[in-house]
Amino acid sequence: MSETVEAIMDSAERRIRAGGYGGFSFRDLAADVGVKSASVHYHFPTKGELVAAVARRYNDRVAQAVDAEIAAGTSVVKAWREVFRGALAEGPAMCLCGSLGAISSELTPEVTDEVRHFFDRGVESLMTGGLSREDATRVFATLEGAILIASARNDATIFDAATADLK
Amino acid sequence: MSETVEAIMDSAERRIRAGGYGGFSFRDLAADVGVKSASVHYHFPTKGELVAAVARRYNDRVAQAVDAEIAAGTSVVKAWREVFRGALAEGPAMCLCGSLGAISSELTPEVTDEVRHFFDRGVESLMTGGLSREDATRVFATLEGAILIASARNDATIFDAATADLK
DNA sequence: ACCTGAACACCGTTCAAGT
DNA sequence: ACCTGAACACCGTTCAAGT
Repeated sequence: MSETVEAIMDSAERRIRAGGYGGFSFRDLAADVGVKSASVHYHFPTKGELVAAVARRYNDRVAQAVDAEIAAGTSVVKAWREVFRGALAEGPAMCLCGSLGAISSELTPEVTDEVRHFFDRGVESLMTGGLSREDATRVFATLEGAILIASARNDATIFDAATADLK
Repeated sequence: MSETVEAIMDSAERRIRAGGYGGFSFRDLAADVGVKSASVHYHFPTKGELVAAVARRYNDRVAQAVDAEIAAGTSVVKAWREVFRGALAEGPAMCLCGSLGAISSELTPEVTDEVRHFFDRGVESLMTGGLSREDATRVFATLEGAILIASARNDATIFDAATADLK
């Protein structure tokens, strides 16, 4: 992956997590990277393809971070909690797939597929920790809602309170 | 409130809950209502003022629906769960303040204030049911996350599973 | 009091043209 | 292979002009 492509995706990810799908333009990214907006379209023909690529990379990074916590001996629930908590601390910013999922019906299938995979993988991962599907769904929903409210209220302690005795 | 203003707000609310803040235009609303987009600006000078007004009306309606359930003998937690479940069934659509809260840093203060009030009032309401602030925050986060994931996955049973034994 | 057409700078997208 | 300027229809917003 070229440096330009990587810089475009970095800029897009930062802007999506702060302002959502509609919170940035191709001209914004071009200015960040130092090219013209038509050049961004050369690498990512449509906004949907760009956002889908960013979401895929985000999903993989989150999964790796969770696996690393688990490998270090952290319980699965605590591992997910820590990774969400770390994401909130950067900004404060929303979960990328949470901000996209909130406007799911406005997005193209290539984007919603990535959002679905993020949610599905999260629940599956929590189930490997011994949780029932119902409990895993509840825990993941709580994490997603907690980061949403905490980022909207700009108060990370809300996340801490909402997830304190999550199990 | 005039019929035109009401029709504009109805159209905006439906469109926001499906596609978020960026999911509709003044020209969309004008076409829905049967006027020109400049007329929508006559009633709501900016998009922020329009969305803030829609959010305020939504918040009041939700609070009334919850109070009605409680007056009918439902527990506070169950009342909130039922109201969120009913909102999900219309569409399926997101919680209006949830879809706005997800892009909070991109919105004007007049809008984020309404979103904050929605979250704050929800937690306060749950506390009247005997929950600690921590528990009330967790319950509200779970409801918000559950409607987000269920609407993104277009599967209301996800909401039911995530909130089945909420307490 | 309410509505409108026309204009402004912006947006995603396309494309022919450059290196 | 990568970048660009110019064009298109769209967007929020403004405003002078209508009834």
